[in-house]
Amino acid sequence: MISLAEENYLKALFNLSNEIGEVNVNELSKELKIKMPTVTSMMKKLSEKKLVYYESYKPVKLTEKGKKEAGLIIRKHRLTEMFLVEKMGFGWEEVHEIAEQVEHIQSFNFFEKMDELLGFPQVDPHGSPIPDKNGKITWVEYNKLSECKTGDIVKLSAVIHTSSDFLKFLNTRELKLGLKIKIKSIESFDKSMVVSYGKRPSESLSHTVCERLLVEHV
Amino acid sequence: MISLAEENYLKALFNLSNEIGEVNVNELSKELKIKMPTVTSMMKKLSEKKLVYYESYKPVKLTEKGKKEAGLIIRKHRLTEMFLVEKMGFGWEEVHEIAEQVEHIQSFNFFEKMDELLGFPQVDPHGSPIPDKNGKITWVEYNKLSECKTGDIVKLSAVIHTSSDFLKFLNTRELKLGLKIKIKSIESFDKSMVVSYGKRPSESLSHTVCERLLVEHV
DNA sequence: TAAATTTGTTAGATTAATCTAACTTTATAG
DNA sequence: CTATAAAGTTAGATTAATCTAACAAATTTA
Ligand SMILES: [Mn+2]
Ligand SMILES: [Mn+2]
Ligand SMILES: [Mn+2]
Ligand SMILES: [Mn+2]
Repeated sequence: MISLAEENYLKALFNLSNEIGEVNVNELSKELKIKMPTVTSMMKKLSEKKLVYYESYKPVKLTEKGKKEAGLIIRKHRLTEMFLVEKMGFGWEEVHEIAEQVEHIQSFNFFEKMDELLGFPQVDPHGSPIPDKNGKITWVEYNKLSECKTGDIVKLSAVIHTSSDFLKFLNTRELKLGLKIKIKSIESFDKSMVVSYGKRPSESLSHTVCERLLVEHV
Repeated sequence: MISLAEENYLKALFNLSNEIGEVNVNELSKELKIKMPTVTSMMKKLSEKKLVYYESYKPVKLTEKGKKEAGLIIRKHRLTEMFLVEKMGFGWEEVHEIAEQVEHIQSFNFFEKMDELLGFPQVDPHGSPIPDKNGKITWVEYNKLSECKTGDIVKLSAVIHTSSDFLKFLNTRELKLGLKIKIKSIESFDKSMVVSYGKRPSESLSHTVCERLLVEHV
C-alpha cells in the first residue's frame, strides 16, 4: 500500500523529472513545501519499497514501478480535472485544488467511469497528456508561443505553470485551448507579441505569457 | 480543523445515535472497528474541541456543533452517493465505499455543484434524507414493510442496513425505491410476506427482508 | 585552492492515531 | 448481595509523518 503522503512524493518526483530531468532532495523539498530531512527519510522509505533509486548526496530517480504508480496518480488527477470541467461545469482555473484531493481516492471503477463518460480523453483541461492505464504518457512536442515568429499561425494546445491567477488572466483575454492565433508582430525590446485571434484583432501578450503558452503550427 | 479520523468518529456517532439513541464507547468501538482505548482517547480530544459531551463511564453525546459537523459530512456522503448513481451510472450497491472516501473532500463548490446538477435532492439512493447546508436532517416517518398488514398497498421509500449484499439481493428481485407493493398474504409461522409489484404477481419476502424495507402507505 | 554557500544527512523531538496489557468501574446473574 | 462478566480507563508502546538543531558533504565564489 502506498500512503497519501507517499503518493504526493511520487507525483512530485514524476512532475519534476519531466520538467528538469534529475531531481535532488532540495528541489523536492521546495516543491512539496516539506523540510529536507523529512524528504531524505521519505526517500529511504520509498527506496525500501522499490519505488525510487536513492543514494546519499545523489539525485533521486523513480524506478519503473515508481513511474507507473506516479503515472496512475497523475492519470486520476487529470481525469478528475477533465471531469470537473466537462461534466460539472467548473472553470479550468478552479479544478486543480479539488483534483489534488480526488486523485487519492482508491476506486478503480470511479475513474474508469469518468474516463468512459468523458469518451477517453487524451489531455486534461490544461492540455497536459493523461497517462494511460499503465501510467504511461504519450508525449506530444509543442512549441512555446514565444519561440514562434511573425506571420506564424498556430493553435493553442496547452498551458504551463497553470496557477489559478494565470488561468484567470487567460480567461479575461478569452484565450482557450484550440484557438487559432496569428502573430502580427514581435517587439524586439521586450519580446512581447501582438497577436490576433477569435474576435480580437489585436492583443498584446508579454514574453512571460508567451513562454507559458504551448502551440502547434497549423 | 477536523481530521479525517475525527470526521469518521463524528459520523459514526451521528448515525448510531439516530439508530439507538445513547451511544457508549463500546458500540462506537464496534462500529468503527477501532479498539476501545483508542475511542476513549478520541472522545477526550473531541470533547476538548467541543464536538462531544464526554464524561468517564457515561454514554457519549454530540454537542450542537458536533451534530452540525457530522450532518455536513453525511450531507457530502449522501450527495456523493446520489451523484454516483444519477450522474455516473453506478448501481446503489456500489456507491457506499466510494462515498466513504469522497465525503472527506474539502471543497464547498464541489458538493454545491453536485447538489445543483442533481436538482437539490432530498434523499440519497437508499432513501436516506440528505442533511441541509446547516447539517440539519428533516426526518420523514416511514413504516417497516414488516409492520404492514394483508391488503395494504405501499410505496417502497427507503432501505435500511444497506450492505452491498442486501442491495444486490433487492436487485435480483427488481425491488427499487418508488415501487408500489401490494401485500397479498402473511405467513403466521415465519412472518414472511407474499407480495406483488411491478411485473411480479407473486414474490415471497422473508421477515428479515421486510424489516429492512421502509414504506409509505398510499 | 581556500573560504563561503548551498545542499544533504543524522539525531532527536513532536503530534496524531493506533495498539496491547493491566487495572477499574459498572452491570448482570445466580 | 456477592461473584462474574462486560464495559471502560490508564499506562505505555508503536508507526507514520513531520519538525529543528547540529553536523557533513558538495558546489560555487573569490
Ligand atoms: Mn492539476
Ligand atoms: Mn494530492
Ligand atoms: Mn469516511
Ligand atoms: Mn446511503
